[in-house]
Amino acid sequence: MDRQNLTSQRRTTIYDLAQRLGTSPSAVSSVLNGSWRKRRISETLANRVLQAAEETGYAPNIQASALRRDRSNIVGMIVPKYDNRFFGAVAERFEQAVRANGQFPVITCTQRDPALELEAARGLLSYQVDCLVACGATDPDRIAELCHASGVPTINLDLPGSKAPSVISDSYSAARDLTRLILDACTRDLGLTGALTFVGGRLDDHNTKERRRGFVDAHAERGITVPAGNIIMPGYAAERARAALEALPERPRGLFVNSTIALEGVVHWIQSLDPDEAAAIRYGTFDFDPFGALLPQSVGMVQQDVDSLISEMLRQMRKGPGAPAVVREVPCILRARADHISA
Amino acid sequence: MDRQNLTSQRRTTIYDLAQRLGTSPSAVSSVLNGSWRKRRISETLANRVLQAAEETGYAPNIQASALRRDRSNIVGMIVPKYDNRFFGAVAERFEQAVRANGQFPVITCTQRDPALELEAARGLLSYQVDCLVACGATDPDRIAELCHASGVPTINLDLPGSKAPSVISDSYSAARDLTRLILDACTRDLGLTGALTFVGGRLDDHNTKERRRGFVDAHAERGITVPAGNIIMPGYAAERARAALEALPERPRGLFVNSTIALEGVVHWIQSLDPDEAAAIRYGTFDFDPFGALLPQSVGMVQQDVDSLISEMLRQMRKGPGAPAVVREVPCILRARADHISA
DNA sequence: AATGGATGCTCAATCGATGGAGCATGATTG
DNA sequence: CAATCATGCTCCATCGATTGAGCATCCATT
Repeated sequence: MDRQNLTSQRRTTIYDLAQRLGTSPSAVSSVLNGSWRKRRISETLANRVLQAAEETGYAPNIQASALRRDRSNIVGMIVPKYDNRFFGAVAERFEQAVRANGQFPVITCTQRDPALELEAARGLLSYQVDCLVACGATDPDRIAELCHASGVPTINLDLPGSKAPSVISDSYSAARDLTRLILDACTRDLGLTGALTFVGGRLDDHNTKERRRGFVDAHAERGITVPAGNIIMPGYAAERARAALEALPERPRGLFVNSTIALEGVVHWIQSLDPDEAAAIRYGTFDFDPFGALLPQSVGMVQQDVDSLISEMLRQMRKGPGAPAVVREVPCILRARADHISA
Repeated sequence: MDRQNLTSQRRTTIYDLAQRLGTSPSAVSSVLNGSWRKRRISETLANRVLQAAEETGYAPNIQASALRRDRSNIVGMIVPKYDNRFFGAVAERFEQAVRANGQFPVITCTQRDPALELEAARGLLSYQVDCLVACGATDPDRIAELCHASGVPTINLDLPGSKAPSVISDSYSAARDLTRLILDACTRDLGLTGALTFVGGRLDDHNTKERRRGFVDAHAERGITVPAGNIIMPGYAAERARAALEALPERPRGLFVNSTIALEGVVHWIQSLDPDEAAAIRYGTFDFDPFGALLPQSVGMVQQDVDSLISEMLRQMRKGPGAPAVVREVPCILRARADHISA
């Protein structure tokens, strides 16, 4: 008898509830979306509707609601990768914050692929997101244009753009502080006073530029000039970093590692050295990983302040679609290693 | 003049395109959704539509489409956390696979909170997901019930349930192999022959149960009985693991670490020991992290085969809503450390 | 010239929720 | 007692994309 009902399980709609209760769909709708007082529905009917909704396991059809109201209640975000703690933390905090705001978070990961980035942004726009956050995007301005064309506000996170508000970390100061820390460790532990080697990233990336600037300035403070060959930027891939280190004419001993993904390459390289050589290396990393921080030659890591980044981002989000393309910088946290290693 | 146009920017719809091209919305719609050949639209018109769509930055309104077709093309997944490589990799591969399938992936993270888990599942159901994947859910059967009530197929990943197909790792075999590896290292490097200590997880968790079983059996093979006190399960939190280790009557020297989050606690504890004590410890971890694998006392890690898990999951997904609640086990990859450490 | 078929489109109903407009009914006021 | 107002609803158009059911043309047959 109920066979069809068992297999195809039509979802309950406001029309089903209205029929069941002998009332109108509008009444049911207004009860379920909370506008019933304004629409002068009696408390008695409201309670009957709520009970029936409970009994039938009613779940609203968000598509229909969004179509009608022209807002989906979704806040979208694109992130490049889930292969490091930073983006993982960003994703978690973002979800928490958006949910606390009564909205629905949708995150999509773009594999650091510019084409996928655009496709994902377009995808999210198709879901009529109320706002789109571009985190670590390679081409934030292109995304901002897409959003603009759909009248959707957008915000850049972690990497700045010129067509939407940006919330980023203060890479310069943190890189300068980290460089000082590594230089100190090299002098103290290894008796070295020369320039460090900067590994990882790309120069077309704003953060890498800023970090290099901090790196160079921290050297300059001490009267050290950084030779061009000491800055190697093979992009964001562990094995490229390793290969670049192996290709160096002279084995570097003090390293500024720009990202945990570069760090993976660095530690693989260090593993390939013999233990004495490995012990005579010191490095610091711009990025944080709880295990990376404990590797023997690590002198410290820079951790981005994800909580502050996200709350500043929300503040910008609330300013709405017409917000000016300001860039807000949030300080990082320098995690110097507590247990000093004797050389 | 265009002031309003600049601020409110109505999104382009098929009606706008139809008007612009002097054709009908149906024609535009069928071109944009690919059904135009079947509907005998000329290639000429198709090209004109596509070009106009390109020019205006048209993005389809998925809400409207989903409302009409009663399928959203969204595949939802809930994951507990983004604080380790496993869930990060699961999220990435899932997105890739779903996208390759022509669908849209939506992942939501539930902070290992059972209440949030249900709320997130309900949220995804409201978006009319075509399928819901419950990854590492604490109560997969409750989620399966919700999905069933809406007629939505569901699959359990990483942790099994009894009301939907499950795709999980073969924890037992991997735990047994890892235990053998740690026992060997303890004998070789430290001359120990006693029982290891199992740290992390909860016994109400299927995977932890299986891992404990493999752990105990690997000991039994060698005639070792594991004392009850050697199995400590303080849950999934780094500092609980650390506290539990500190509270032990005797300092353990061979450890089976059940998850990277427990590993964080373990390495913090090891850091607090003096170097000689620390050097006389060996551990293996059930979970993989590229940096965790390189810490000095680590003898190996078990990496779950995410690619296989995801492809098996897709295979189950394609079986549709009526699929039986089978449990499929995928073998893990044991990553034994290549560079042996001398004691 | 009439018939049949292919071609290339358009019309209009539909999905579920929403909300402005309006319609009874009963209570209150001048 | 008519006029006014508040209360508690219902009606129906609407959001944008989809799709079954047509409706003109045009060409090829017989």
